[in-house]
Amino acid sequence: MSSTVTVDQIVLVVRAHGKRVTQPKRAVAHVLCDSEGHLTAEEISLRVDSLVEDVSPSTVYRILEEFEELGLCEHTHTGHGAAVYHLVGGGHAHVTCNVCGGTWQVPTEFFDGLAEQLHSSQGFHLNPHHVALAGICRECAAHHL
Amino acid sequence: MSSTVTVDQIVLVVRAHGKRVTQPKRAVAHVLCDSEGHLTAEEISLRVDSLVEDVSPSTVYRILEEFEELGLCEHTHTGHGAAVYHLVGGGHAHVTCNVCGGTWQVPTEFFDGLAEQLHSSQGFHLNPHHVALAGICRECAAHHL
DNA sequence: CTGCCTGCAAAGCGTTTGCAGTTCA
DNA sequence: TGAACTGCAAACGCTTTGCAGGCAG
Repeated sequence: MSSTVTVDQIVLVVRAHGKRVTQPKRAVAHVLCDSEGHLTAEEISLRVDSLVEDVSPSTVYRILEEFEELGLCEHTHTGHGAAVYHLVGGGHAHVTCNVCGGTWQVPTEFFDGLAEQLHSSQGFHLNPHHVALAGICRECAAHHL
Repeated sequence: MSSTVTVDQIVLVVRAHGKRVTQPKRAVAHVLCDSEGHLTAEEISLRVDSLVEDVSPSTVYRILEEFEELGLCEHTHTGHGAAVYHLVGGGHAHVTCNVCGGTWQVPTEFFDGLAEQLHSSQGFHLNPHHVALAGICRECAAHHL
């Protein structure tokens, strides 16, 4: 449970927007609320399958897309691999290791200086959540010595 | 001509590593040297086709991969779309607009503060060139008002 | 009962790979 | 000459889409 958002709150938002609340949607909401964030669609799909039978990956993608439109979750591209999904409001962005493929959270504040420079120099509005910056993590850097 | 690297220099490096210099490789080198950076593999392939007949996209990918191994060029992931390729040594990273899909260069120095924070807080070595940060560009932000 | 939502399968995009033939050194 | 390189086509991983049926409201 990495977020303060609950399944019930997600259900309310979905209904408030005139969308229907189904078993697959409940399951996806549950997985997102119970996770530590940054799960791929495939991982979400696997966990959903353990809650509800026969939920197809395409349905998971459609539900994640709906949740994004409702401002409930967002996805982050991590370079080579699949995108990761997480509930909004965590106050963190992501970095990915090019060697081991792991993903970590970093406080959004780390991006403040960069965002300010981008905005003042070229009028660019940074969204630090939408892509994960790449690099090499502590462990992989140590192994590479 | 956005870089100071020349086709001849690339040819020398390729030969120095015992690799062969072929027509397709010359053409890719030419396109990279003549471009302003951040071209997708498809765009490179199209421009190569205007220089040499019947060069397949897979060959372009293989040549770009070889150039990367030789430290001549690198690719940057831009979120949803295709990766962009450019010669190394430009001293700049990239940002992408989520609305129009455009890509811009930003000085690597903009990332210095963030890189320092990532390193001191979690030992992460940032490579600012490998992914393009996302956001909304000046024009699209204005249109969205 | 109506139309939003779903499962399935197929297609899509960007990229990689296997293989037989070609070409550079 | 022979290893490196190439074109073609097929496969790949991730994601989206078309369609016929199913279920929420």
